[in-house]
Amino acid sequence: MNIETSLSEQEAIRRQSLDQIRSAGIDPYPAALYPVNASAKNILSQFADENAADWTEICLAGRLMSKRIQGKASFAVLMQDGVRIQLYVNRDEICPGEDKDGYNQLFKKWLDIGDIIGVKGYVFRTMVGEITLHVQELTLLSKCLRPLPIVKTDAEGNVHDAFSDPELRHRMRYVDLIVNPEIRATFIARSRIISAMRSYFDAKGWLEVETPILQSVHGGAAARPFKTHHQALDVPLFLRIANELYLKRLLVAGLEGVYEIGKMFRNEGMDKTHNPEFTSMEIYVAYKDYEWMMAMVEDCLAFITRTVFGTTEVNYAQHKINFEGPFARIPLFDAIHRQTGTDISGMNETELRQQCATWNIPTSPEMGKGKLIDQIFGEKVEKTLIQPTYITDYPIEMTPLAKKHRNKDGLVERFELFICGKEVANAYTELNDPIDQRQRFEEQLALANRGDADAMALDEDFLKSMEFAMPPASGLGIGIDRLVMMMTNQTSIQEVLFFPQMRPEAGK
RNA sequence: GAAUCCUUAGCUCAGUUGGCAGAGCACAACACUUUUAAUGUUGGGGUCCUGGGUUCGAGCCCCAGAGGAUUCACCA
Repeated sequence: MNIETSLSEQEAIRRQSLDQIRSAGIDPYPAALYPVNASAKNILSQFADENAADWTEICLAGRLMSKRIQGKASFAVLMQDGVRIQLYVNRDEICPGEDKDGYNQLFKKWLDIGDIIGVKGYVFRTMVGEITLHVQELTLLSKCLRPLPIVKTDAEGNVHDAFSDPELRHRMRYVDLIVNPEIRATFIARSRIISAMRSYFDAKGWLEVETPILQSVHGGAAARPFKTHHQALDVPLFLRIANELYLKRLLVAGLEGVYEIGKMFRNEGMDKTHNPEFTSMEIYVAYKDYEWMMAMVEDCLAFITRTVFGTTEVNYAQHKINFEGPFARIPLFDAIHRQTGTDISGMNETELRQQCATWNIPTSPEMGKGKLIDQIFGEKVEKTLIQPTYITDYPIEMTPLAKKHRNKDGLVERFELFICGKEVANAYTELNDPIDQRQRFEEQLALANRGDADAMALDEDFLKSMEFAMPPASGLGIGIDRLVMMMTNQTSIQEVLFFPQMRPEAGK
């Protein structure tokens, strides 16, 4: 299709303006550095009538968000780094000579909402009291060829014509961030949460590492992987579902504290708490156990919230969540007992299946004891855990990489952290007995043969590494996206990802 | 993967019983030198998600498909 015929009227008009700008000898996309020396935020927070003399020769750049032309003078709004500042543009000041085209043509006609411009001038306060940049020189820095949605807020704070369609917002996040600058706060908080976490670990002397994303065995978790192919080697590869087995190899290698913050990929359903690629933080510390890890997580999360928000209390939906430890610690079977009044800890697979039937909990034949217990927990307990809560001591069948409990038979030393009814972290006293580890993998294999597509694959090289002796250690995984959701009061994972996965658009 | 709902101008949305496609903002033209959802007057702008079907006639009814939202299932 000819691009000219496919343009909307408004797009065609903007391209005509572009041509006229060029004809007037103005470069709509200039190469030269623009000498910015101020920010809208600083101007608005620091300008005062007493220090007005200090606010001359100000040079700002940003996006033109509105134009209110009133004849020979105009007001406009510039958005710079997410902050709106008003501009005052006077014809005879930006065009002191005879030639008034800079105002009458360029500013009034050829500049559109969405254009990126540079302005030089001085700051003053208008008659109605608004801090405003009085423009003396105006430069087009980048022409915007598509109409920008215009979101307006009236005097009562009502938003008009909000750019609110979730599909458009997520597909065109760049537009979303321009016209809904308040969403920047969530992404800034995300960045700071990760940064605070990193500085907490670094201060302890633990090493940030990177491990393979392309793996020939997708170990370390129970999930369906994405499959890809390496051409030169002509071998199938998987995008990692976890990095646990590689981080443990580094413990074998003698690194005593290692962590990785990175993407995992799971070929499963998407909803408001699941994106096919998500960010996890996994950390392994030698010579520690899961009790130690619980205390570390409490300390770390309190540090993060204090650093980022200045408080350990955050709002989430209707709840006030407190990240100050210690968090409640409840063994898994106790938690189920407490919620249901039934103690399922002694039940075998058949009895568990019957119990599920009594409670109308769906089961399927390939589910083993571990999955049945997990199912019961998910139905009966998970949603009730609002404040940060550790659920501890899981049945061995669910957890092939954790060490057997030091004094509770049939259980492993594992905890999961739940907040707002969602799992946010998972940690073990890590299994480091290579013979036990091999047996656990073999039990997983048996589950896989029963039809459990998620059962964990056996990683021969990982077992070999463990036979070289892995130090006793505790490991932890945190779902960063979910943690960010909890800390920023977002109920959809799409709101904490710049570019959430979307289906390809039809016909494109 | 299943169910339900949604898709109309750049954006947000109306659209009656099936009878010429609508509004606000945005856009264009004119006026206006301290406005702020600027204002006033005038004007232009549509693949009604796509493809079939019913009908004299479909934005509307029927079938199929695409995308989105919600709930459920699986998972973190």
